[in-house]
Amino acid sequence: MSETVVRFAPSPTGFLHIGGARTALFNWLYARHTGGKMRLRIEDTDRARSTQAAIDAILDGLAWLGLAWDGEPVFQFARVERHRAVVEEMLARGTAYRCYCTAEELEAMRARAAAEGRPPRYDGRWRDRDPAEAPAGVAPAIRLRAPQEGETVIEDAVQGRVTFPNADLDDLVLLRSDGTPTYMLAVVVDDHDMGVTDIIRGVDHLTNAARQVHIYQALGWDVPRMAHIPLIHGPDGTKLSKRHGALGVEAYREMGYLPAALRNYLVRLGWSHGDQEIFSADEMIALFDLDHVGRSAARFDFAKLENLNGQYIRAAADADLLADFRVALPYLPGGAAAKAKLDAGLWEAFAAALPGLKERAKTLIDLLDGASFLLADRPLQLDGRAEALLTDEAKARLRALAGDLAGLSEWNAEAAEAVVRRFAEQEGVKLGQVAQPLRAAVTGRAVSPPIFDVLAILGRQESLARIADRAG
RNA sequence: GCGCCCAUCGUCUAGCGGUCCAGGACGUUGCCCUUUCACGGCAAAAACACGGGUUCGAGUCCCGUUGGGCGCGCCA
Repeated sequence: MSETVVRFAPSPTGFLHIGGARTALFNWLYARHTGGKMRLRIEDTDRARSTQAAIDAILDGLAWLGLAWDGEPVFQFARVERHRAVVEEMLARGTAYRCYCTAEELEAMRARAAAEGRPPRYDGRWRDRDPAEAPAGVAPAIRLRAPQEGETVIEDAVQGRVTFPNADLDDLVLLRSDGTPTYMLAVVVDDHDMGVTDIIRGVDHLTNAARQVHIYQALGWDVPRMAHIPLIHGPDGTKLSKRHGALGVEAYREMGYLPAALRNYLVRLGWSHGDQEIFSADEMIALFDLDHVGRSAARFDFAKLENLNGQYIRAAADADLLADFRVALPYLPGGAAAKAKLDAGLWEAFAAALPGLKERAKTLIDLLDGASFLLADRPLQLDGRAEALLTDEAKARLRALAGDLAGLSEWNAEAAEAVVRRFAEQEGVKLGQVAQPLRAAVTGRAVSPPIFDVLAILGRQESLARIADRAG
């Protein structure tokens, strides 16, 4: 038994979307589980739509998710000569033929089929026609001489045995009239040349799989094992679109999700291991198998992702979480500004506050928000509503409190709390409303956010309003 | 239209003929904890799409219906 080789083969026409990320994850898990390799192939044969930016986004997305591939990425376009050579061979052996149909002709063919209620398929008009009849000035496309009768069977690792009537699969184009290879041809040749043993991809490729089998057969090559995994749909069950979660993985990074949490969420979309919900990377690798991949499409659910992310944040060791946060910070909204402001002292303060902060954070953005009292400009300003609500006397009382806090010779949670407790009693507000932010901030370290700051920055307008009421 | 696939709580799913008056998780609701929020604890509501078979017995097997998805390019 030779080593397993899988591949992830995105086309660089956009970012790495969530479905692609899961396909990559499944491939990666399968490779790691079997001790094999995952290769990366960039399917850039569509020159017009392929961009370097998309290639970068895909590579970056995979790296962020921690899905490392083996060896150098293969760029499909660089292999055109090989693809052409294979087609030449097929031509010579009669498993492919030249088709002189024009685009208009094909268009008419499809239109007629639609009008007559027939499936839109190439009718094979050049299949057995004498090349001598070729019209002058028309560059031919090369088509596969596909079997017209019988059926093609795919033994799929997740879909089971799937049978296609060959009558429904027409003679696909292998080489375009401009001499460039099509996706169908390139995939087969590249998978073969790269030694791919297992193809794991979305079910949207299932029909393609049958046609590709025809190419393998025409070439006399072994067909790799295949596993077509179900697609991910939007929350409403329809195809994932922009307004759902069809964002690039970098968008999830910007929303403050941890790659480990996203991975965990993704692996449970379609795959399960009994009732287990949380999997470390090592566990996933050890337990992942194609047998337990379901066949029905899953809907993307942000609420569950968020919950999972919160669990990961809470469970993370402080040092690890701090490291993750530092790495992610530049990508978070307002993160760049925060990063610029965080000097060594503030980082220390942040690290001190982290144990308290992470208990109530579901995303890294929540963590950043929670630390806003550390980052706000001094002296602090009350927000407009509070400014309007508070009487001068109330403001003075708040400032006095701030003074009391700032004046504490030894700053710690108990001392601060004592001051705050007195204030709370005076003002008739609940201690928890002011003490909790303090506790989160202080946690015994030399951080001193005066309560004035805390109230103003956290924008607790309802508290301020209540204080204002009491004050006059 | 034709082909292929899918169908268990709102969502992700467990279930591979009896141990399922269907289990877990998210979400929702209630209670507890908490002098805010969150976390945590407890509890509740919530599903085998429908109809036929097969079988002593079906969520589990077969067929059909309905609903949904994917594919049908000289795109990938």
